Amino acid sequence: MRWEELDREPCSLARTLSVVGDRWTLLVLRECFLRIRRFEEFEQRLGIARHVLADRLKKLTEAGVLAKVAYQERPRREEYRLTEKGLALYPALLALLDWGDKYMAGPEGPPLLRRHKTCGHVVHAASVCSECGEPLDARAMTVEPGPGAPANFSIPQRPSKSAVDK
Amino acid sequence: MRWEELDREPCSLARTLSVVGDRWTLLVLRECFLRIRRFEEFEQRLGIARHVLADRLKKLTEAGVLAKVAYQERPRREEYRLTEKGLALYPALLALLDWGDKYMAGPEGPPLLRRHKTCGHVVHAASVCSECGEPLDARAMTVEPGPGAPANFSIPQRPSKSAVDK
DNA sequence: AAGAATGGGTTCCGAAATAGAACTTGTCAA
DNA sequence: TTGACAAGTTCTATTTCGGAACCCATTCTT
Repeated sequence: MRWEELDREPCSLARTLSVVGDRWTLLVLRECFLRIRRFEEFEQRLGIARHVLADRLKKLTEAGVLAKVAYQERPRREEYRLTEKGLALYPALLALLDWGDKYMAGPEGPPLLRRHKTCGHVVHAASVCSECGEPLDARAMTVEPGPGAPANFSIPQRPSKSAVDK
Repeated sequence: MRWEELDREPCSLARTLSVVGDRWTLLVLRECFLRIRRFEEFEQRLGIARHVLADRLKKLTEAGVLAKVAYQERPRREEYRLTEKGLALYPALLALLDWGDKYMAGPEGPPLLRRHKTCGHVVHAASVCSECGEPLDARAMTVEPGPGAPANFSIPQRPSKSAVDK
C-alpha cells in the first residue's frame, strides 16, 4: 500500500494517517499548537530540511488543516494557521502527548505542562465515553460495521484474552 | 533530526513519535486493537512488506508496547500481544480515528463503529479536562515548563512577531 | 520416506523519501 | 550597490520502502 492509497481505505484511522501520519507532520502540528506560524520559525525550531517542511505545509494546507494567511503585502509574506479542522486534532495530539508523559518521560517528569484556563489547573486529557462518561478502555469496546462499511467487510471476532502485563 | 534522536527530545510528543510515529506502526496497532496477533495475519490484512512488518514488530516489542507470547510449542510459534503500555495507546488511536470519522468519512459515514460494553451505546471518545471534566479545546490551554524541562527552555507565549529562539 | 505445507522470518534490488547545503525571488533599507 | 530577509526550490548522497524470492525448522500427506 502506498501513501496515495491510504485515504481511500475503509478505515478512519488510515484516512487520518493519510493526512497526519508521518513524523514531521505531527511535529509541525505540535508547533502550530504552540502558536508557531512562519516558515523560518518551523525550520529553526524543528531542524527540518526546508523542502520537507515546504512539502508538509503544502499538504496540510491542501488538506484544510492549515490555512495560509498573509501577514504583510509587498513583499507578500504568508503564515500558516490552524483551521477549525486543524484545531480539532488537539485531542489526538494531547492523547499521544499524555502517553509520552506517562511512559516516555525521564525520572524528572514531563518537560512541558498544560494549564486549563477554564479551571486553572495543570491538566491532562482524559478520554471518556461520549455516552456514559466513563473512562474508555480498549477491553470494554466491541466493533461493528458502520454505514460506510464496504459490502464484504470482515471484522475479526476472536476470543479476547487479557493482555500481558509488562 | 533523525529517528534515533527523537526519543531524547525534551517533548513527550516527540518521544511518543519515536515509538509510534510512523504510518505502518499505527496501522499495526490498529490491527492489534482488533485482536490481530500473528505475523501472517498482519501481513495479509495490511499488505505491508514482510521485512518492514518484522522491523515494526521488533521495535514495538523492544519498546514494551507488544509482547511476544508463545501460543504453541513444537513447532514453537509466537504471537504479538498488546501490553498494558500498548493498551494505554487506545485513547490516542481513538482520538485520531474520531477525527477521521468526522473529517475524512465519505457521505455514507464511518466504516466502523465502536460499542461500549459498559453502557451498550455506540460511542466516540470525548477528550475532557482531567480536573474539571469540561471538553478540552486548544484555545483554552496554556503551556508552562514542567519538572523535566531543560534549563533554557523557550516557550512561545504570544502570537509570533519576530523569531523566537528555541 | 519424499514432498508439500506452515509460520515466521531474512535477503536482494530498484524506487521513493530524507538530510543537508546551495541557490532563487521579490522587496526594502543603508 | 550591496546586503538582509522571508519563503521557498534545486541539487546530491544516504536511508528507507515495496515487492519478490529465498530460508528453515517442524509437521502433515501420500
